[in-house]
Amino acid sequence: MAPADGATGATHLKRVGRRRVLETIRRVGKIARIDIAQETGLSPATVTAATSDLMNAGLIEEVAQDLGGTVKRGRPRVLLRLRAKAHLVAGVKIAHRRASVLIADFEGKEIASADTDLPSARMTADGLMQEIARAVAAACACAGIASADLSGVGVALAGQIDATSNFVHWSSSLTDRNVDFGTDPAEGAPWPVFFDNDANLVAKAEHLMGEGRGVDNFLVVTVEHGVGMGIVIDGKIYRGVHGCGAEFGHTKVALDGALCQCGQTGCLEAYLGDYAVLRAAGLTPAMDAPADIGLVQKAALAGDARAQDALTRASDMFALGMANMINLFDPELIILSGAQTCFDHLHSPKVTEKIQNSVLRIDAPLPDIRVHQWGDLMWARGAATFAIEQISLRTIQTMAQNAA
Amino acid sequence: MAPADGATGATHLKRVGRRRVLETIRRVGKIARIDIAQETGLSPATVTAATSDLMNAGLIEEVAQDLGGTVKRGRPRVLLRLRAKAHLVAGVKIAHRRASVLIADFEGKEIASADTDLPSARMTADGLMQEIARAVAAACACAGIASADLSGVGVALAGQIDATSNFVHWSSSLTDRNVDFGTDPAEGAPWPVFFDNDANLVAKAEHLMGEGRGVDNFLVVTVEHGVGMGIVIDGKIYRGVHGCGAEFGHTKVALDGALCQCGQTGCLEAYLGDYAVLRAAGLTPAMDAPADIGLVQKAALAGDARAQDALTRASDMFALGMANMINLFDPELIILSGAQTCFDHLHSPKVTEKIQNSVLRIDAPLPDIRVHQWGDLMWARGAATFAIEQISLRTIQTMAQNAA
DNA sequence: CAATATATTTTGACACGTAAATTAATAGTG
DNA sequence: CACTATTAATTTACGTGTCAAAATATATTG
Repeated sequence: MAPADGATGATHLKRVGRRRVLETIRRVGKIARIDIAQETGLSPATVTAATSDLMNAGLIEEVAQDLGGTVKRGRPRVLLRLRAKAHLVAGVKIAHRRASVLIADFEGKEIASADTDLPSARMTADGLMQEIARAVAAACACAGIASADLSGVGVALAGQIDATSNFVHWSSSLTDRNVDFGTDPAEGAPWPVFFDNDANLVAKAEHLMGEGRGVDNFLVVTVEHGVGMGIVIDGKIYRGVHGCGAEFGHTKVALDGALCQCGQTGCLEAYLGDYAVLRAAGLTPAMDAPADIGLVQKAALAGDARAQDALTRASDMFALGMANMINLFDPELIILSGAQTCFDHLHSPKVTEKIQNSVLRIDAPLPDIRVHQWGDLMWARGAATFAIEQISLRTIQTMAQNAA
Repeated sequence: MAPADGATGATHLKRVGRRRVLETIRRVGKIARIDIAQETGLSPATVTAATSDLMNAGLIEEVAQDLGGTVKRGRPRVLLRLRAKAHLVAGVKIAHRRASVLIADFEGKEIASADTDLPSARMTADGLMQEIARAVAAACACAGIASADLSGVGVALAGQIDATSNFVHWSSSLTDRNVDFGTDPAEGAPWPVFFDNDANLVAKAEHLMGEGRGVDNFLVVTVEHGVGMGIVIDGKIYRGVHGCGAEFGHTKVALDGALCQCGQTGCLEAYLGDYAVLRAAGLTPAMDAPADIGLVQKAALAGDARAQDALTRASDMFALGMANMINLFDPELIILSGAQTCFDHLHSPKVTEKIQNSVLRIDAPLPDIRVHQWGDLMWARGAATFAIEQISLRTIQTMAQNAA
């Protein structure tokens, strides 16, 4: 067994409690202390103490007004909510040649956003930090705030990352390997930067602010150029031992199957990803234009047999992959998250039926499968959510220390 | 968020601590208090309190003597170990037409074992309980103990089971569905009975007493007639929301592939299971003789091309499935557990190479993959281990209550 | 035997959560 | 409009757990 992580005993309990209370408030939106006690199982006394701490730290506030409708007698409940102005954060998604930035308040509300071109697809660690700073500065300018007003910046990278230690083993955006970005405000930047894998961050966003609110065991699947997954187990992102699990897109669904970007064959992604469907349909995307499934769908509707086959095969393989995940994880919910992804060919009664027929317990109801269209800022939003969470945790940590 | 499970606050902490201490002792075998403190991160004072409680409860004892070799000065450390005589338990595996029973002491050491034929493959809940009682009684007779001397009985069933509430949603051994076996000593039996899924119980046995000791994230794969899996995450069995996950054998590895026992096609099991390999090799098992992979291996060695193909395809598919698990779970360790299973064709440098070539991060080392040959009593042993764990937890629970 | 080293136990202090009592703030009621 | 009933939130007093430090136990070394 691992030695306890420094925090044994009661001090640790306090942090956990404060965190539970804050998460409950975030999840429900507006909630009275008495209901927090109900939800969390803590006593009203403890909730009073916790909320008092959180208010002193500025993370939450009392909402001036009533809940209108229900007029009951007795002392009226005082609703609490997040204090949106508590912090400003930025979320940055580093894509192939582009960084997109979202500035958000502590509630997660979008304040501003901006896209920046990157000089190259792969950079050194220092180079990446500079680009992040540049992109964030540009977004701050849009928002009319100073870069120094941000409390923290979350960054979503493709790659293998140990989020707890801010250590990037490997990323497709970095030329360096095994970079330790440390835990303090970065050099040349006034705020701390928190790195994590992009798919994990979408899962985090779904958990805290999306379709996964209040659900503690679910999967998040993204289908774009590649196919990604985030796993939430017991309310926590599951990362595996080295932080390189959840590679749904590279699970094999055939022996000697289609050729994948990764160089191997038979990966699910090689049937599902944008590039794969276009390839199978015999279409070539215009130079620099993003591969667009819409083209294939249009062709299929127009009667193009090859396009139809490509879509059918993609949906067959998708159903097979989904059934595999259900057979393995038995999740409560699967969220199909996309920025602009069209899930029409992947989420239909027909596909659901295929999934149902490939799940072992055929008579059991399938888990809830929901499509969540986030829009272009999905990935950046995940990063921003991560920053909010990290800031919250740090604040709670400091809070617990100060008490001593 | 789920409301706290009744146990908030400090009382709960105590139970967790006691449990950690007991698990450490079980894992290490003989250990001094000071080392327990080291391992668990608890303070020596707390360890003294905990071990004192555990000794009063009779679960552990001081071992009379030294550790011989190293003569150091200072007060000599006193080693602690489980008190084997603390409890006797039975583990029962219900198979198609046969129940096998293992009687073990609190350390898990085998006291006796016995097999019993079952009148039918599927029974009512009452019928099953009677058969369990009969089989256990027979084993007790062998061991020369009274049935009432047992503190508890664990039962391994194929099926979907909620182990925390002892609720069997469905089992291949039961005609009834949704049977609640309750938490108290069963009717007609002097001891409490603890049910769980058989694959989960093998995983539990590996975790507490097998190759998974001290490892908190690993997979256990069993290949016999069917193909099963147990998942350990953060030191706990992962069960999914309905308790029907980890169906590794029924993940699909091909569209429209081989026909599986479950009625579907392309299941991994339809390439790997005993019956599948014999089928592919064109051999028919003798009536009532267990399907024996050895036959196929012999034929292959003798130059039978069809047998060779069957084995090659099985190992190809196995490698593919293993790679999928690694890509998804990124585990620290995968244990191939078998009673008598011969893993020769599934665990060789050739297969390892195939796995390596199908894992996304090709340059990363594979997780440790170990074969564990338990012998015939593997399944029953899992059930006995479960009983030991449940008894321990109950004792600790009572301990914590009594303090108040 | 004194000095030193190491393991364990005891003691006293501190932190946390909670039940119960108290205070606060409202609606009904005659 | 006082007065009561009712519900929410806070304060108080207390029990429990862990831990640091001190005390104790038991060995070796010189």
